[in-house]
Amino acid sequence: MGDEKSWKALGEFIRTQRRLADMSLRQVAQVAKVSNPYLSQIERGIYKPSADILKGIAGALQISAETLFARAGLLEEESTPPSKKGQPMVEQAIRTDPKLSPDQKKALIGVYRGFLGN
Amino acid sequence: MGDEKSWKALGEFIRTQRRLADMSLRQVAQVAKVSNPYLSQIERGIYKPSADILKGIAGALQISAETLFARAGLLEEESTPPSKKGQPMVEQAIRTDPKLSPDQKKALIGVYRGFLGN
DNA sequence: AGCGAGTGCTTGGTATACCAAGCATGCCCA
DNA sequence: TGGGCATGCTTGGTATACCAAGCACTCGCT
Repeated sequence: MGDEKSWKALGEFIRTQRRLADMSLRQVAQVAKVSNPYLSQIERGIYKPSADILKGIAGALQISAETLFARAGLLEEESTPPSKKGQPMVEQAIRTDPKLSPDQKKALIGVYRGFLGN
Repeated sequence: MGDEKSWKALGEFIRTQRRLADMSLRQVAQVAKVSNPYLSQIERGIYKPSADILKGIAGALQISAETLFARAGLLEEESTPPSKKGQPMVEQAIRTDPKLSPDQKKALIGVYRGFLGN
C-alpha cells in the first residue's frame, strides 16, 4: 500500500534535516524517543515508521509533523484553505510588501523555499 | 507514548462516524482495505492503527485524514488565532505557515527584520 | 420450525515495527 | 602508537499491528 518510494524519500528528507540541524543519529533518536539503529533504518528507507514515531522525530527536528506526514504521502492535501491557491501566503506577502527592495524580496523567497525542503 | 485515552476516543469517534454513515464494519473495512476484525478492534481501542491504516479509514468514511490524525493526538493543534493588526503582513504569514518549523520561522523573521533595518 | 444473510466478536498465526547489545571505522589527543 | 570517544551500521530478539477462518447472534423470509 505504502508507495515504497515515498518512504525512501521521507527517509532522505529526515536525514537531510538532521544533518542540517547538525545532530547525530543518537541525539535525534534520544529526543525522539527511538533507538538509534531504528532511526538509521528509517533514514535509509528500510522501515516505515508509524505515525507517533514520525511525530516524535518531527518534534526532535523541530519541524512540523504535518510536513513529515505529507512527505510520507499520508496527507492527501496541501492545506490551502484560504485565499490564493497557486502561491503560498508567505510569498504573496513578501511580494506585496512595500518596504522591501526587489533584491530583498528575491532573497527572502529564496530562503523560504529553501526551508520548505526543495 | 501514545496516550491510551486518545486512541480510545479515536476508536469511538470512528465508530460514531461509521454508524453515522450507516455502514457496517465489513463495508468500511473493505473500502479501507483492512480486515473487519481489525477495524472492530480499532474501534474498541484495543489496537493503535498505523498512519496509513488511518488514512484508509479516513478515506472510507469520507472524512479528512487530518481530522483523524488530530483526534489521535498526532498533530499538535495549530489553532492559528488570526490577525494581529500591529504586525506586518509578512511576519504574520510566516508565523501561520504550517510548513515551517519554529526555528525556521524565527530565522525568516530575523532576516526580514534585518532587511527592514537597512 | 428452519435457513440464509446480515451483524459484531474471538482466536491462532504471520509479518513487521521497534529495541538492546555490540561491531567497525574514523578522529583527537597524550 | 595507542587508547578513549564519537559516528553510523548489523544482528538477534520481542512486542504488536494486522489478517483468515470461524463463532454466536439477530432478523427477515417461507
